[in-house]
Amino acid sequence: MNKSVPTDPSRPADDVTRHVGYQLKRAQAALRGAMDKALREHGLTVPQYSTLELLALRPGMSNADLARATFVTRQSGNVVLRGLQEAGLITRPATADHGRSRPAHLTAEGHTRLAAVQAAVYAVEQRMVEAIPPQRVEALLIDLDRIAAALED
Amino acid sequence: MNKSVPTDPSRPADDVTRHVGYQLKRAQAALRGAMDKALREHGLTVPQYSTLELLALRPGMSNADLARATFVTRQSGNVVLRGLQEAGLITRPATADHGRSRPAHLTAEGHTRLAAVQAAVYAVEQRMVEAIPPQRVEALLIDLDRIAAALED
DNA sequence: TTGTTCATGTCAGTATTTTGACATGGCCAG
DNA sequence: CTGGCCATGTCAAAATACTGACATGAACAA
Repeated sequence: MNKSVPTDPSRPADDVTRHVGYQLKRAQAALRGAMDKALREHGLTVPQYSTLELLALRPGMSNADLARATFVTRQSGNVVLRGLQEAGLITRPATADHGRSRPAHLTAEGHTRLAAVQAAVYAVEQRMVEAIPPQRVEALLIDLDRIAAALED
Repeated sequence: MNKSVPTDPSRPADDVTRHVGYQLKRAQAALRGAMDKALREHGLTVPQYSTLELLALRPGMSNADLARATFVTRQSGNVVLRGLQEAGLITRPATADHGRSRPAHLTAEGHTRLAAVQAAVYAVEQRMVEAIPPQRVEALLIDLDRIAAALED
């Protein structure tokens, strides 16, 4: 037996919790909460962690680069970068050698702090991935990518 | 021919953009941006719209109820509710008849304002849904639900 | 060279959201 | 009846993020 009211994809369901947008928001909120909790014990915020991770993978990214990659404005990114700099986790040249962009790099302490939190963060990612059938993970990544592409201007 | 480096699900990929968490954040950021843009022309913010939608579906929700449903703190929810009340889109009894919770209801103008924006918002949801193969939409909803459930405490 | 255009970094101000704390009302075991 | 416990609403303060604006340097066309 099936549901008495078949889903009609051409129109949004009257139950908000069945909208893709709602579930997307819910999943992201849960992820944010779990990461906040995992990072709090290490004294880092989510944007700070994201920035460290990005810089470890691609050293020399500028503030504008990082802001785009972490989905915040340049201004917000700048605040995060200042915080990390004051904490001694990253360095930026005082003057730009080309244009105005100043490439950021992890310090030694930045690397060790990142390594210290990665286990906790990866455990969260792991919990997420294990919650869905393995053969669907790839499709999920593709679908999320398509969604983002369809909504970006 | 396939990729030279097969994915190893037991460990996070070194490319951050292939993490489920990253794509989730990206898709949600894109959704938020698209909704902001669609709602701006109508003078509403995303939390305000979400609150109106919820109240239309389940009249009488309290501030705490709405805060949970929109994934913000009670305090933030209260600010949104005050704004909507000042704008004349919702009403709340001055005194609670049972406990401390004061049930909120849409005003006539609240209903009309909501109806006016729904087309724009549903169009965004539509763009999202059309971006992925129809037979995968249901699976996507299930996966997102599982992710949220796995990360919530 | 000169002017235009664009991306970047940054300042100031505002808005939004969160954390922390507290008082109040209902519920229930004792 | 009473005390503990929990959910709710709300205040205050801090953190966080955004909008708007401006100056600077690079790239490019005329």
